[in-house]
Amino acid sequence: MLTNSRLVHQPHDHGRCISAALTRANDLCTEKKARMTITRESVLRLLWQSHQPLGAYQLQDQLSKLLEKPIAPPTVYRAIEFLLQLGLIHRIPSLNAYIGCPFPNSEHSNLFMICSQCGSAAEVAHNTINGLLQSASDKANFTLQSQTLELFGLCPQCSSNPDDSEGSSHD
Amino acid sequence: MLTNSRLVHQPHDHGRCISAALTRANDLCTEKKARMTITRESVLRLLWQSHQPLGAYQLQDQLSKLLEKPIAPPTVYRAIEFLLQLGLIHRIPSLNAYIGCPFPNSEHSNLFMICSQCGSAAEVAHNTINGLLQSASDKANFTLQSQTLELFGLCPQCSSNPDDSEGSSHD
DNA sequence: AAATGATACGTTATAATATAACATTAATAA
DNA sequence: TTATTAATGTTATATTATAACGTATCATTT
Ligand SMILES: [Zn+2]
Ligand SMILES: [Zn+2]
Ligand SMILES: [Zn+2]
Ligand SMILES: [Zn+2]
Repeated sequence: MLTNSRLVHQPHDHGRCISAALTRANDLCTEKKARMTITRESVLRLLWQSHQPLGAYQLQDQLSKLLEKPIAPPTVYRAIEFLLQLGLIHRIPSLNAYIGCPFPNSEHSNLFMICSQCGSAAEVAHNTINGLLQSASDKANFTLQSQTLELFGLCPQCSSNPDDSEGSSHD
Repeated sequence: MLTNSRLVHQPHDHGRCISAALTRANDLCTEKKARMTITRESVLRLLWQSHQPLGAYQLQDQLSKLLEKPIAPPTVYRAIEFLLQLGLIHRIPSLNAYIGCPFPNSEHSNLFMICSQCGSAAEVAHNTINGLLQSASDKANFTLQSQTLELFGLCPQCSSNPDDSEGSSHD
């Protein structure tokens, strides 16, 4: 009923996060007959390097270093758009930033727990909340199509070390 | 348990919305010893002219017409910032737009039902959801501080007339 | 293999949203 | 009044995102 949140905000074998994400992505591309190009895979990889959402221009910087050539914004936004369409990443509106989805193809709450101190974000799926929002919509005669739920606060790590400096990511 | 949604998306005496909002705003300013200037009141009034969220540059246009003088972005953003601080308006992140709050000072869910067809947005308060999000946060050891919940879909009016053109606001 | 069509990427320019920095004016307090 | 604070004016610029058009790459058909 509540998935993924604990995992993200604790020390964990992050290499597995990355490789699992890339495997899922390749499978999905095969299934959908979409092409996983170098650009797209690199962007996905960068978004999985940590559990911190990255902005498009942060991605641009890191991508041009990684590919060792200049990359213009449209290239980044195209890769982002592609990954969004496939459900491999999400956009977090209040941050203007993007993050890898840990469970593409699954039932989604689009619920994010975002740490205001270290910047990490955990996506969480929560059936009860989906049901509640659906019934609230029904009551209001609102035809629910999609949702984005953002929670701001302190992640478990930062809750116990509230004096940590801003940048100190424990990822 | 579910407030305000029905009201917004149905034809209603909108003059009352505006005047009630301005009264509340003035009361709040008196209480908090804050100044409700012409600029600030005008922005609030513009945001209450409809239940459509407005962007900062839409506000700039309308404000300069209203005040009959050129208005630069910082002026608009300052008024927005002021009204946000007092809780008189909200920012809807996925729209980069602002909307008047129908119940400042009250318990908030920061839950918006946004019509993808006509663009109207209804703010809703929903205790059960707040409780659920709080307990989900607790379970994840996440110290919840604030939240923004955005639901996208069709408002009651647009659900019954799904062929209406984009711009046709029934406000 | 060559021709074709579709997809992805390169490149330049620009739109849309938001803020920094500092000068000026208006309101309040002393 | 003078000093002090708060609000606005003004100019410049940062940040995020997209439009438009050309070129290269990939896949399919001939
Ligand atoms: Zn997801
Ligand atoms: Zn944290
Ligand atoms: Zn509100
Ligand atoms: Zn509508």
